[in-house]
Amino acid sequence: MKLSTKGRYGLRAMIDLARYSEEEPVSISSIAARQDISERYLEQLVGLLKKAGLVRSIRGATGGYVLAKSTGEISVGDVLRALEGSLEPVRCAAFYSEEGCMAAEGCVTKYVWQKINESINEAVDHMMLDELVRESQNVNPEGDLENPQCNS
Amino acid sequence: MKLSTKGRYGLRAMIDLARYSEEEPVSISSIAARQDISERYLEQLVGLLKKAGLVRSIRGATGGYVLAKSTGEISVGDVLRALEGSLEPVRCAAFYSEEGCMAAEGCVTKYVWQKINESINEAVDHMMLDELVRESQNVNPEGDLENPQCNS
DNA sequence: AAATATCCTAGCAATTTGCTAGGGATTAAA
DNA sequence: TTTAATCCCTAGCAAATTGCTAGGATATTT
Repeated sequence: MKLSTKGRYGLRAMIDLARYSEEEPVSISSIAARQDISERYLEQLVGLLKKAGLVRSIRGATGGYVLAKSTGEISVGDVLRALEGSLEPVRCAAFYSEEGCMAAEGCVTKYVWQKINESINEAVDHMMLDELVRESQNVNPEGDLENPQCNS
Repeated sequence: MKLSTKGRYGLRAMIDLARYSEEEPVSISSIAARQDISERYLEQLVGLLKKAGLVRSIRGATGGYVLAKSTGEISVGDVLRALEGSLEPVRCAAFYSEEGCMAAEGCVTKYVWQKINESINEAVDHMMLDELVRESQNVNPEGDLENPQCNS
């Protein structure tokens, strides 16, 4: 039961992107520098975010990425799911997928897994990116590179 | 973000144990047969449950395992944590551990991880074993081996 | 043409998972 | 007292996953 660096780095990248991409596209390298994440690795993560339709890319020099929707329309759940796949710890009881379990009218633990799945989905689907961006601006108004976040 | 077979099998084993250990200790082999889990593997899982103080063992022939507390006093969280370690997907914001993050007054995502951690803990800590045992008796009154659960 | 970007793919060491296996220690029953 | 059933402890191992690094192609601005 762990959230991998994909989800953790990726959410930080999205918050960073939201803060800095209002005027011009933001390059992978600048996000990587601010967030202290490997450029090449971050490239792959942002690729997933793009595939999920959360960011748009502009190629070529002075290119980069911008959000594909407003910060109020992107939930933490959207971001994490784009990077981690399903967030539901047990798939047979999954809501966000079709891998339902066949054997299981008589499955008792299914009830448990459903509750856990629901509680996670509820939590992440109700946190939107705009709140986090506001919070981020309070905590570190200048985008100060000397005050790095922890690597989680 | 997955719950491993440890937690999934282990919870089923605990429900089984709760159902069948009221009169006499239940052997690993009988649980394994009813639940269709490898004996040797289940042995290791039950070892963890014992270490966590959730079951007691009786050695020797006609020995086996019994619950160490009443079913009303054992939560799903107790069981899963005994088997999986912390259930919190991000440790730096952990409640059930001391691995707090040092760098992190200025950490924005921490807020997110805390919410997720809380929602999972809340869910699992409020489900007690007695409910699941009752449910299990409804669904499969005879403990029918021909009607196996799915392997989750 | 050169510089700066995004893209696409492959590879790889370290860790975790999901077991199997061997053999010991303890106890009840034959 | 032997035997069989049980718990107990440890090691090993193949397959999958994680967290990257790396090479190079493609697009766009300067």
